[in-house]
Amino acid sequence: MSRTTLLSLAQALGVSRTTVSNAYSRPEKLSAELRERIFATARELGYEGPSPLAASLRKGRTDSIGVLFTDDLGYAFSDPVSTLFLAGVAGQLQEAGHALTVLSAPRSGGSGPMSRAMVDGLIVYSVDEDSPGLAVARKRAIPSVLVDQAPETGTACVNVDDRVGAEAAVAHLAAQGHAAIAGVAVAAGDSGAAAEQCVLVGNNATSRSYVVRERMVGWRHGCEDAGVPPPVMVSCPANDAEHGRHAARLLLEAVPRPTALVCLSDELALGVMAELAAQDLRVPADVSVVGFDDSPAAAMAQPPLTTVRQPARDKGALAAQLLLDRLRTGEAGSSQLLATELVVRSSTAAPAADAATRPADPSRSRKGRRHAGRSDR
Amino acid sequence: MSRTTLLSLAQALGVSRTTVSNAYSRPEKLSAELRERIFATARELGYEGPSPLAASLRKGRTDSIGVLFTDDLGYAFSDPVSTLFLAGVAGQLQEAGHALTVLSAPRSGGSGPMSRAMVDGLIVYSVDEDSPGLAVARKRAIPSVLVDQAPETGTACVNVDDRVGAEAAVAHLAAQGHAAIAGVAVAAGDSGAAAEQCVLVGNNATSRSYVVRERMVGWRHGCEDAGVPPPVMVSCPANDAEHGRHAARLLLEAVPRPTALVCLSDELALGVMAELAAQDLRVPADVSVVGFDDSPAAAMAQPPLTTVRQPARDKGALAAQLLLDRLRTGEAGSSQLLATELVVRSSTAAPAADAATRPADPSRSRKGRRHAGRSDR
DNA sequence: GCCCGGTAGTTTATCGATTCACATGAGGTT
DNA sequence: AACCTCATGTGAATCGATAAACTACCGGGC
Repeated sequence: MSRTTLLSLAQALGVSRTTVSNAYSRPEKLSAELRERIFATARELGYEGPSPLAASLRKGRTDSIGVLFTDDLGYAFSDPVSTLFLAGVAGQLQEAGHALTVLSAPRSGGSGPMSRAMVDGLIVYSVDEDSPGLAVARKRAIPSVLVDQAPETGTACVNVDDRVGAEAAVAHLAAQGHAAIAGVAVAAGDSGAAAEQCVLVGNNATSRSYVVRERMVGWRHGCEDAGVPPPVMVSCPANDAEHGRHAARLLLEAVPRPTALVCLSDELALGVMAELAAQDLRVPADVSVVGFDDSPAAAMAQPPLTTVRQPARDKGALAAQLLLDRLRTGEAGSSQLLATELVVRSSTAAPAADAATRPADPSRSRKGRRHAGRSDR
Repeated sequence: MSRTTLLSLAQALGVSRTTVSNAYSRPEKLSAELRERIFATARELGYEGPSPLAASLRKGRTDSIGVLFTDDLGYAFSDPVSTLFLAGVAGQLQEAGHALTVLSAPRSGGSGPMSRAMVDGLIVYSVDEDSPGLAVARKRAIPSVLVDQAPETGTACVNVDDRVGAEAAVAHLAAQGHAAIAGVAVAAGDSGAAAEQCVLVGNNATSRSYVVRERMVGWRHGCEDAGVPPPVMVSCPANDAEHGRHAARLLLEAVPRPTALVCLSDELALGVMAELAAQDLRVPADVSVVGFDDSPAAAMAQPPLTTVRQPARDKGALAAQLLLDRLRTGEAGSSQLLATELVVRSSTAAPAADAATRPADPSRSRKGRRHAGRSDR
């Protein structure tokens, strides 16, 4: 009455379990004729083939690789950079015949599916260092590759040179004469508590995300090198255009208004540009904007966005390759640092001589300006 | 010497396997004190916790859901519609605490990872009906939900009303006075062989993809209802902007030139618009363009693209929900048909009186027109 | 005449847990 | 005093396969 299994099939045929197993996975170990007979009876009995679960348990291999994301998987599939990254991973895995399992490491409320995930290896993608899910992954001692994550010795890492890229962004602005640069960051509060709102965080903020930290450091270094003041920053609770808009609103109220806005991502930058348009400020005439990532939308924006390109897809492909190599050889690979490239488009230009004040009333005092900015909402 | 296991841990403690197992998964079955002692020894011995593989084998559950795509996973993560779909799926699964495994069903060369995938259920997303991977999935009798796939009795299906949506697209064009409508489709050749190039396929083409077929039928019906000739079509080998451009090149050579182009997707439509811009043709003044999907890029295009909206994300969420329900109840759910909605933006308008001929010759007869259309191949 | 190697299969041990039925003792009931 | 119940644990059976070592047979080389 029970389901057909390797054993019941073998008994029905009067051969051994092993022989049936071989019929499926080692054809050369038995005669073609017997193999055919086995398949025929299998069809007859409705045998579905060897159970992957049982086979994996025995073999100690699952032929599946996990990718661990922080928290919201919806984001992992919505954000252009992380999808591109996944595309890179998936391409390599597919070639190697492996499946890809997407795992989420919730920020709170248990460790998520990581504790039950059946994977041979793990790609950890920009996960909070104090995430319970990550802790479980460590405890399980799954061979891992860290991506967009603080390097650890003994583990292969793939990172982008975020710091240098961010430096280049502000260097570019400074070279054009900008001296009042503000930044739009993500989850950059010092406190662990995730803010619900965009908030001004001054210029000494830190973050739980390694990438965010690195880019912020890059901004500061760039400003320092150029001899301009470090950027005042807004921290957004999430990396999307809506929050970028809100952040811009906050930053544009500053007096004097910044002449350039650097953003932690293109998504944020797009939101920033939308807000600028809504406030009738021209890009780049009134305010310059720089993004990060060079996502597909950056080139299509109006105006096309100056940004720092990172090879998101290659990053994924490389991480997958490193992990597959590691599984094959047993040796933890080396760490890799991928280069970024400043892509200058049309969202940046030298600040107009009077840019900081243009839309406010011509009779402008410090005070008047500030109020005008506010009443704009 | 071997790895720590439930058994070795139990022996070290002098308790039974069962008790250790309970310590992990059924805390109420033993005293808190013993439980603590077990965990302490576990830490000491470096026990990683119950093996998910072994547990799944025994329990008969993996808490993981598969999503089966055709062929190229890189595409699955690049295409805006399929990523949105995945986002919907992932969101639901995450809530349910399930992992998501992405599987590819190669068009050729074996059945891919589907034969070894350890999943409780499967979402089949727009997979060729003759795909070997799909055949394996069927043989394994995994509870499935079909999405963008020809409905089958006994299996839950989620589909979008592609036919009605496509009809609405051409109806909209016809209502504005367009009578020469051409179509850009994907892999629409009758032959199984996937073409490497975009090719003109007349107006009776079919496709191995259910969605493509439905949309093409919708176009034809729409034209019929409006009393305009059915669209001449180009079939692209893949669904991306580059091929859309190429398709446009082919279609614009027709004499008389079509006044409107309907596309199977927004990605194709974006390519089409790029080509029109390159040929100095204005949209919509010279040629109207309609897309399908209402992907995020459609609204950002120049000009904003008229398109048929489909709820890609909801589709994913619904499919996941249906599958989870099915696993819970054991009953195959019902089939669902989601509505589409025509979103009129600025890429469509009435054809100019001389639009069909502006750059071409003004002498046009019925006959001339028909022959011109044919001789074009 | 003997040993050798290859082919076709079989036997036995194992992968690492969960489940179900049952044992034991403490405390409370009637 | 006999009976029940609850809280804690135990033992045996099972989930479904694969790996490694071993048997039996057959033809060939020296």
